[in-house]
Amino acid sequence: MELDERKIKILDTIIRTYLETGEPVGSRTISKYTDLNLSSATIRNEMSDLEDLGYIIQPHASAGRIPSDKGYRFYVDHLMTEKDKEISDMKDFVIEHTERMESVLKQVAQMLAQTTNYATMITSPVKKNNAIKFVQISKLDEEQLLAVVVLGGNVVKNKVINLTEPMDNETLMKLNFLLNNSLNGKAPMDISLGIISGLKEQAGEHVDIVSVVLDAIAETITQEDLEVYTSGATNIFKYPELSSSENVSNLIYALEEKKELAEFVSENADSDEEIKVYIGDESDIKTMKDCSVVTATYDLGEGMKGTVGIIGPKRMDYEKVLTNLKEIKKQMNGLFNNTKTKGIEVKSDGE
Amino acid sequence: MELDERKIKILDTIIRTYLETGEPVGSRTISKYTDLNLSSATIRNEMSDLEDLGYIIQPHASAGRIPSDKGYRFYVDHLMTEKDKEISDMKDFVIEHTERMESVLKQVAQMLAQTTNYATMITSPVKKNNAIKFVQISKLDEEQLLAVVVLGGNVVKNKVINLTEPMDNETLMKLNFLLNNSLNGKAPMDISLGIISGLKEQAGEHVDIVSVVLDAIAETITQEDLEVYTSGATNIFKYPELSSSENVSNLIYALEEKKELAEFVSENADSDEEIKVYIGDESDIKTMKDCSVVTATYDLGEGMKGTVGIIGPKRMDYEKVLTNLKEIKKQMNGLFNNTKTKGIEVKSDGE
DNA sequence: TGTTAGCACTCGATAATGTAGAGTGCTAAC
DNA sequence: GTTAGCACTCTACATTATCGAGTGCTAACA
Repeated sequence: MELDERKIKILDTIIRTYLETGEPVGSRTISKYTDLNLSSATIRNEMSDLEDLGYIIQPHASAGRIPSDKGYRFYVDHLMTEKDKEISDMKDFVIEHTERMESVLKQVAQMLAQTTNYATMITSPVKKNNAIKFVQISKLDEEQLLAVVVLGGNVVKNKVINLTEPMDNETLMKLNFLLNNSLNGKAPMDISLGIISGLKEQAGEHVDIVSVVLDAIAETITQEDLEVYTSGATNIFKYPELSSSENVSNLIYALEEKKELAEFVSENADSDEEIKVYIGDESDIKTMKDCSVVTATYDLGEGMKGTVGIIGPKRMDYEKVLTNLKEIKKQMNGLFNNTKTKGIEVKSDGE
Repeated sequence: MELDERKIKILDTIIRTYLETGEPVGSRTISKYTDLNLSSATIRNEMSDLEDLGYIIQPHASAGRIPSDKGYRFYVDHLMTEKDKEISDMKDFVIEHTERMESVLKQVAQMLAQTTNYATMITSPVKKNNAIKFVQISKLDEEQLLAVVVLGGNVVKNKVINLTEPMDNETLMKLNFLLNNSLNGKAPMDISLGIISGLKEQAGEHVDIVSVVLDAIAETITQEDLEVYTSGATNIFKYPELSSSENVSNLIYALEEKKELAEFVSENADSDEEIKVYIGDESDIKTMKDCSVVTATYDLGEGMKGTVGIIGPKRMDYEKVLTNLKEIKKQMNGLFNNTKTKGIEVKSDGE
């Protein structure tokens, strides 16, 4: 038995109706709301076939049918048409690119959560093997130095170094020259033991300072930089199929904890261009087996890439979600490239 | 009618029992589990009095009694004894003070949420009217400058400035001298229009650069710096009285959104030393009218103060919570003061 | 005057029962 | 191949009954 024209049309109607209403779809509904002019009995036969083929499921004996994961997958791959017209809800939103990156990301997540009514996440942009652009040590006061390291894409790292004894200006300049000379243009991954020991040798009595700077640089390559921002976790409560049982607790925990999300993102960040849809088990996050996850990669330019995603019920409005994510992608891509004239980035650290 | 010895003892027992079980306490229970040797009938009379006095409430006609807000308040103020012995669960936790501040705060919030089983929050340490310690502009490349501003407590801010035309080293030095001269030692609030215009005048053709730096400094005084970290939001699900109805959604939203929390903290940050308990409506957060909020102020030294707090059901284990918060306070206070030898703080920004 | 036993009463929680409606599968007829 | 008709299933919802915990009140007691 194969999927013929008619079966597809019926499947399409079932899914679309279910996406709207969230309730099992019966044969009579289909019979009425399609132009097939078939009686409910005929539809019933077809639906029985569709169930055998695995595209739809009957929650219980006397209920209508709902799409299975396979059904959703078919819908996303073949039936869905993206409604490029209706992006009006997103057009209003223009990213304020004068803001700090962190606040931009939070904004995007919030806005997306608001317009879609799903939970959202967005990761900070990262660049693999980001080269060091600039290293500088300055004297804060007699007891403290400030080390500043700038990587490609203007990722700035600071570290305050406490001195045990004062340092004169000449030494400071020497150290700065030394550090820049050995480290500039190098990616943290490429800093070999050879470079390090050479550097330390030349530093003489100030080895410890060099060590601290190197430590700071080392931290930049640790994955912990993949910050994940989430928003709209409470949207989950809008979907009974997600908010019943202890499902909610686990889901919200995952959104709060973010660790699993970060892992998921880093595992799936390989193929860029595409927007990806994970239905149910397709994402490897156990707590999200009843959800669909849709992710998109954005590219700020200079190799800075991040992921933005939506977490919602399987019966999410895929068309709207894809359209919105595309719009976000576009806006984010433009964000950095077209605004060379503006300074970005201010960030605070308490000690 | 007044609270005599016996009424207090009964009230104490009611509250303690309710804290444990979470269920309305009946007269018979009290009669059995106190050494008063009174029949349930007598207890009933006393409980009726206690209800008239407003210390306990009857959820419905044929149920036992539960403490009212006034009852909890009395308990916290007069009955509770902090169990200083049982801090074993916290003793294990030692803050890793080599970490970045942000991660320390997240750790503390998480740990506290885990040991208490309530939701927790912690704010980044801030210093009122923090004086500028150090200003520096460096050349990243031909097109970009990096502005670094360090405030007291080693709060570091960075801003990348895009140049329209190259800048020679001499001008850079001049600007640096100028900026440090006019701004060093000044709190952002104290930078008068006079200083600004004087600065801009001296800057000559590089007014725009000075403006950017001033903007960066201006941002430091905006309240947005009060970062709030939360953890354990899903602990709410452990308490039926909080997790029923749409209560949960609002509560979790408040914990996710954090804005209300930030406002609450800044409004109540005045009197330091104390640990404060807000029962029900006593905190002005509407969504938390069914919760108790306990906050403590920690002091990292150099005037850097923050707030750590716990949000739980009214029937929270106040004794344990207070003890834990005191321990956190102690550890946080020691964190910065005793570790002058260690450098802290590395922080990244993508542009 | 304070304490107690006894009893009727209230109310929530739970289970049992009944009913209505939606939807199916099957069969026989078109 | 399509359809009408019918018996059947199952959920959702409302109704009712039952149980137990707990109270308030009264009358008796020390």
